[in-house]
Amino acid sequence: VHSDSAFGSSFTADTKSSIRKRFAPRSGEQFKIGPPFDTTTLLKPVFLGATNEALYPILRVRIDRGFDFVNNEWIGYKRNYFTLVSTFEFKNKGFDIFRQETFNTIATNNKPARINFFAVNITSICCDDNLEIKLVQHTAKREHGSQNVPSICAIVPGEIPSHEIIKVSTNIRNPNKILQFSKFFYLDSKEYSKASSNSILSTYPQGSISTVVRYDRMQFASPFHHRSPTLNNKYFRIRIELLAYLSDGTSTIIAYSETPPIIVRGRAPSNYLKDVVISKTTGMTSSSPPQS
DNA sequence: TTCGACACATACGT
DNA sequence: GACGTATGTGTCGA
Repeated sequence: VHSDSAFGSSFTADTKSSIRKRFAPRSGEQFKIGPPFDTTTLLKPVFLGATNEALYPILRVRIDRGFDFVNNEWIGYKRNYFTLVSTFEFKNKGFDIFRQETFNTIATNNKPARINFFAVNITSICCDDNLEIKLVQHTAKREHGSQNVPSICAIVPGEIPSHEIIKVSTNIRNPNKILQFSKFFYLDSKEYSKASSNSILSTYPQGSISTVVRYDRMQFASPFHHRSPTLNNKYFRIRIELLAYLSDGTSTIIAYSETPPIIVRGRAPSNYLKDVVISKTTGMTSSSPPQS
């Protein structure tokens, strides 16, 4: 098997040669499902307010752009975007409990604490030292726009839209289309009217409530080192956290789910050797200029 | 080496 | 089909 260690997230392996094939920046082929997330790790108990019944959150997460599975490893590129969507549910429970119930957890003082709302956060961890690696989120304007810390997003249980929905709903501007796709990401307003006035829904932040968090145009922040001192690849994990915001204004991490170790290639020219662009219009390929 | 900045190319949405 | 946009990556120079 030839080495295709130089294949990047926008590349597809060519097993017949050592030349990698690259899709154009705006090609739909840039969308592909990334590394799977492991089963949810519970950090804090969650109880129904009325009955104290224990609940078990399950985080649903999918990466839809930015990672390739090559030679048994998940590889992303620091210069390229990745896209991630996430939601959660409670095991064996429907949405009804959000319309009718309140939720508690155990605060740091060991006393029950009322949960006002749940939220999702994204972070990354270096496998060597378990330290956090910062992520940034760009706008579509990239360097001409703002660069933000990815936001913590209040959320209620929902269903992750299909990979295809994520692909076709990216970079939509037409207001009618935006409206059409909003049902995949936001709670229908009918759900509010059906809700009990003292359910957890009434303590969510004002405004539309997300059923799915979408992290678009994500990148690993610089600077960080891509290689360990031994020059081996460094490994990272992307982690999604489920947070509970409590009635006293504090928040606590209830649970998390994360990827297996992934490699994030840096900007070194050696990571971009020998590539061939596939043109959709001409079907021809063109080589990049020789590296010196 | 690494980075920010700018440049180019090309498929996408309208 | 024209036009503006979004994004992978080539390149320069600190």
